[in-house]
Amino acid sequence: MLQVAKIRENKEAYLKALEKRNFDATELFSEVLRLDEERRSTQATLDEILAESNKLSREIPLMFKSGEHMKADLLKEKSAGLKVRSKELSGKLNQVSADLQQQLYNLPNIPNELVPAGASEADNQEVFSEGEIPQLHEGALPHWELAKKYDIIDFELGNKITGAGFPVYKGKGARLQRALITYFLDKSTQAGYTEFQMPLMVNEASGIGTGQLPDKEGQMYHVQQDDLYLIPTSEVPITNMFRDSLLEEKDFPIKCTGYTPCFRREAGSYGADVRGLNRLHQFDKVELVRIEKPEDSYAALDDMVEHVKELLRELGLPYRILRLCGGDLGFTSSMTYDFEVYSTAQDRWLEISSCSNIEAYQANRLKLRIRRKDGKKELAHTLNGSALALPRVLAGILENYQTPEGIRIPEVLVPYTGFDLIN
RNA sequence: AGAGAGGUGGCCGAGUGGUCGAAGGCGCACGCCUGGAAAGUGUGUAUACGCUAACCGCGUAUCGAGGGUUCGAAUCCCUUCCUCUCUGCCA
Repeated sequence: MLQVAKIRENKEAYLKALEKRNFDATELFSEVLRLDEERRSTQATLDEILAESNKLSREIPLMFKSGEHMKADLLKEKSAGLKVRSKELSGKLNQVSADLQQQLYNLPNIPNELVPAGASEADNQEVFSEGEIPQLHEGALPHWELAKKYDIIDFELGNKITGAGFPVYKGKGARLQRALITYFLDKSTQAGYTEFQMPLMVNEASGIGTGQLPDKEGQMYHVQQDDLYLIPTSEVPITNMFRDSLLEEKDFPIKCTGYTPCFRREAGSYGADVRGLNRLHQFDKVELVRIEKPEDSYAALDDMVEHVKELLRELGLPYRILRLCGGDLGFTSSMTYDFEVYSTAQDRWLEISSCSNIEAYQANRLKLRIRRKDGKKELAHTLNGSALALPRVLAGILENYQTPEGIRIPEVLVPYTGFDLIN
């Protein structure tokens, strides 16, 4: 959520920046500023009435004491009148504030100046790539065929037990999953992130805090009986640890990591995209979350990018990094780097990590602030990134490491798997 | 899930209708004291919004949350959330 005061100060620059998203905020901005104006003037009037009313309340008992009952009754009447007006006004204040809030929810974050303009993923900027695309042997298979051939992932069984998008990992497949999770967590903690195990369900307030609610309600599984949501990413519970908090400057930076399954309804996704491990309703992910001072947040984003690079380098997967263009940038993000691994057998790039600087957009909803050494308070910046999401890493390993003898395991994982070949 | 108790400032804890944003203590910050420290001592120490150039000042709100009664609510009533104890159930 953008800050009204900043919109007022930077209106023109913001409008221009939002053009990169192909988002014309002209009308929304003027509506927001109008509502804010109204909110402030309503509060000013209300405050005056309440002040008057408080004053009367202080005078009334004095009059009773001095025996001026008539006068006291008069004031009582006056006070009652003020109360009627104050009720009206506070009702109006609530309404205007809610309207303002609603309009602010409709505004996406302001893209960083480095973000290129663009309409779709075709306009994303490749900023880095690394790794050799392997020459596969004759008859190389896509990962869903390999999974079947070596009996390590059973999609049919998942269909039977739950439904599409909930695969069952078996034997070495299950072990490889566990190895990846442990490897990723080890790398995160070595990089100074504190590991957390978070609840897999969150309440409504948390959903609102990180921005999944109220808009993207349909993307989360909702447990209606208890009004809880299955997390779509551990970003939600982890970031919400810091909801409604005022952190001291000396506590920064804050670096958190956590492994959780993630649950996504993926309503509206069809086609080849959902084949095999490409898109699932339940998948595993190790997430990085950082809370930073505003002046440090872009260095932190670079640091996260370096971290993910190292993971992919160690795993020996060919990848590229894209700076997302305005049109492809997430609603809440100021700048996002997507990592894509090349899936040799599918002959396409698969998104495997997304590292974003949300700047103050999320912090404003979360009420997550910093108290500076001099006592000044301001919103913190939040960042998050996957390090990494498992299914597509697995797909990449299966496809890129296949040989006629079987699937070789990247060297760095062997200590975690206890085997170096799936056959 | 049933019965009971309770939710007050960073923490502990007083306060059962009227100058209560809230006693007292602890903690913390700064000063004095000291060769230095401890002890002692003095002062200060919530957040949000609005007015404002202002993190000066003033106003308003906030004692889990929301609503109600009243001229006036931390205190009374209702709803709701949470915590604790006992009982039940259970990995």
